[in-house]
Amino acid sequence: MTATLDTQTGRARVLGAAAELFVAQGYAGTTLRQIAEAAGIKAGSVYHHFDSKEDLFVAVLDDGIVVMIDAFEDAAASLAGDEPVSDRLAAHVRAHLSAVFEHGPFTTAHVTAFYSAPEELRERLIVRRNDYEDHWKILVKELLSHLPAKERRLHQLLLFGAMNNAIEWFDPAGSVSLKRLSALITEQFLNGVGADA
Amino acid sequence: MTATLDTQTGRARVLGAAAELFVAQGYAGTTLRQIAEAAGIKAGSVYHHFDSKEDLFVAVLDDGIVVMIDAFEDAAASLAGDEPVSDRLAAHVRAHLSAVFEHGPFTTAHVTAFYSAPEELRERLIVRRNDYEDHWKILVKELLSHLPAKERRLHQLLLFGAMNNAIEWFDPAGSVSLKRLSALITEQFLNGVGADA
DNA sequence: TTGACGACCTAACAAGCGTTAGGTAGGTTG
DNA sequence: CAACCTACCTAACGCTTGTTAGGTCGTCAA
Repeated sequence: MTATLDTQTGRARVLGAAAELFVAQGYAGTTLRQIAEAAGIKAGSVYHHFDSKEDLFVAVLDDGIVVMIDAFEDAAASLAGDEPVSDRLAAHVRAHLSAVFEHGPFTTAHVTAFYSAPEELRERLIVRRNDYEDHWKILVKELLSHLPAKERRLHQLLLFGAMNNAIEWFDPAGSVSLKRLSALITEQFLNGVGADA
Repeated sequence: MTATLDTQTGRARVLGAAAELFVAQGYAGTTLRQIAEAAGIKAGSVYHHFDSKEDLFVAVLDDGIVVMIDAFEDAAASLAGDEPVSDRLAAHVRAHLSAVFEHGPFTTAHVTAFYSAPEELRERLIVRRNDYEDHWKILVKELLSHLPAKERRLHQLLLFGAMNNAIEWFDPAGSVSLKRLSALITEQFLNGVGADA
């Protein structure tokens, strides 16, 4: 991650440094001087690339959502469409988790830093965020066509909760692989833990 | 020294105001002057009750965890112990969600504001936090005794994710009741959405 | 060679931050 | 009565914040 930071220049390095710091410290907890230092420039120079701290934050999260949507569409493209529900869902769960854990920190920022920003700032981001959730909405509608829309929405939100909260404990380099976690979440979502058996 | 007796003093008002603001704006995003104003006093007067902003934050979250643990133990006490797994789990899920959504803002702060604090501050809170998670660990061990410990831990984390992420969308005054949400989460956790049929 | 431009720097600005010292008013206690 | 305590206040402290104005220096087109 530092390696990529070194090879980039100017605007991209500021953007990357900002993403990492926003993830680690939140919006209010991160200063422009920290971002500038991590990018190897001085605080005032940040304004050559971005008009304000807010704009920089929006740029980071906008970049993140693009990666998320790309990952979703790549997963969709890799499927024929006639696979079992579990396979199709698993592919997208894995795409989401891979984007968050393996293609950070821009995607990661969307999960951890979004709610650390002032509400006014969040409103500037909600449009593109809904764009991504709509992708999921359509998918879930296909996969869970036997459920009413209202119920589907609730289940989708629970799925997002389980996936996104993983950022607080999951270590992709740990003993549980991202592949395994994806399979577990998918299985749990569709069939539960099966304690009634 | 029982801290629960001085509920009428200014200290409690500061604590409550701080909890609400930490929930809405995070740790770094909330200023002592905002807290003081919400409590009806001046900024300097906060230091009559607390030694620092950090101590105030710790006090808020410590209060929250006490409510959570109490809710857990109340739920346990209301059970005979021979109920079906689904009933026992449902009771505790409901206790957790009720604590977060109906007995805020101290409990709510634990879900939303915890990760907005600097790491050094989080470390001061982790002990009591683990205390609460241990309660769940023991419960899940009883309920999911057919699973290996490692797997149980993963499922427990997913359950926590689904429950805690609800703070980002669930409205207890909305069309979905807290009771209904609890039942849904429990059912989904144990049996999934059942799309493979 | 000139001139424009992008990428950065220095140095400062007003505002706001957490925090502190010292003071005041009112109630309680000996 | 005086001494003390609690619960606040005022006024400031040193520091950091996001932000800006103006300057420097190498690159590159004409």
